[in-house]
Amino acid sequence: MFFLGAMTQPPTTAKPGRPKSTEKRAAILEAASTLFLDNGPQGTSMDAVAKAAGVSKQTVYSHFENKEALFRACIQGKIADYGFAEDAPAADSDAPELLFRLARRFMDLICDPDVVAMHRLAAAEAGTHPRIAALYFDAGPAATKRAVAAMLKALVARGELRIPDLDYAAWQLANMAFGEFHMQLQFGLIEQVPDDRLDAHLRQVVADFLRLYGAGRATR
Amino acid sequence: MFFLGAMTQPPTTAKPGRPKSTEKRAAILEAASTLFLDNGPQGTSMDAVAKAAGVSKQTVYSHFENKEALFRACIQGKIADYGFAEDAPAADSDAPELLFRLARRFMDLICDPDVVAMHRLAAAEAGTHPRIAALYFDAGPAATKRAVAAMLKALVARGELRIPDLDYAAWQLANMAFGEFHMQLQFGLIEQVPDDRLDAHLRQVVADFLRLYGAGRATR
DNA sequence: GTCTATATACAGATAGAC
DNA sequence: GTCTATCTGTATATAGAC
Repeated sequence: MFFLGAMTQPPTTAKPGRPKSTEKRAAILEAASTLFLDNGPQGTSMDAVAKAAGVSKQTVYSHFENKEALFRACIQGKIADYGFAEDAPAADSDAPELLFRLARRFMDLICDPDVVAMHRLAAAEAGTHPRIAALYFDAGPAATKRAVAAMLKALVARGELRIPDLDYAAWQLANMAFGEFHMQLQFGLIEQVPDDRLDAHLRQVVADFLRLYGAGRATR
Repeated sequence: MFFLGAMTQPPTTAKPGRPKSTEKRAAILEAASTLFLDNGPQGTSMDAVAKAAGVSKQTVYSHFENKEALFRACIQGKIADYGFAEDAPAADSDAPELLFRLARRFMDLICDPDVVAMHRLAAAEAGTHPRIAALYFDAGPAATKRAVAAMLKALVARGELRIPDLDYAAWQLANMAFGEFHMQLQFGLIEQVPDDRLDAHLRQVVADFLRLYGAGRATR
């Protein structure tokens, strides 16, 4: 899978004499993450977080200095979960199959409800939380682009593709893969994309991409 | 230009003996629209609207039943401004030039700060205001797709393109035109796209699109 | 560390004078 | 129709008991 391990634990900042309840901290983070993703920071009250986590409000404030700190901890934890791993091309697969699997893998990520919510949230809060938007962009779309570019580079090295501009081609492949689905998901017009429709779409996208960059074609 | 005429006036629902102050209503709508777009409905207080419009809060409530009604009026007014007009292909221009101008026109719209804000807002509110998200999608992205598809259809009729699936190709052109810029705008990583970079990008996009669909190429 | 109870601020919405 | 002053709920954050 491509969801890297979670990190609900704080990075060992725990002071000597303050073990606190790790379970409650985790419960707060999980409850708050869901609420923040669904309703945004302004649509989420600390009362609601406490109630959803099954603890008192004061306990929430005992673990997190204020709402802002809790929000940042939640979002950064979520973002860390969304890493898109780069993947070396399997030696026994050719470019069409490798590109299809790459595209499918990243569309599965993009279509995940949590990621859809995170995408919306990062954009909506770009004005008030620029660092969070930048963090998400780097861990999400930009990481995806890097993984795509790495795969393309390997396929160029194997002589299966000819690509004058790797970054341009990587964005191009990703954007083509979006099709009409990405926006429809963003605006809540569909809940998910049927597997067979997605596969058919991505097959066509890969075919088009290979027409542009497949080795043996006319140079650009 | 492609911004259709505004419609800050209510659709003649004015009852006989209640002229009210049209200027104040317009001022409220304008101030509220800016605030809503920048800070979202939850980040915008009626006090702030009243202050920004230079009227009292009660005057705001005199013109709009409540915050929800004001929000909807603002957003629907804004959306009505964003229409993307379909455009018949000029007889004296060929496909490359027509497609470039179309792409440029729609990227200018997409990159407009107001439209960026509207896009973010519609996605963020998809859960709580599904009708607004759908309205924006239809007037924005979907209308753009329709305009692109219409242009493509005309160019097919003129024998300059061969396109098996108009809808797929229209989304493809639009998504390719986005490049890396659309997301960077959405997440506030750039304020605007330099004219020359955008032009160079779109020239390449059109060239790629024509390699896929230009008449005289191999059929798919 | 965790709870109940509370201080303080500000939100949406309304009352009543002009 | 528009204003100032006000009601009422709920938000963040804290105090103090156990």
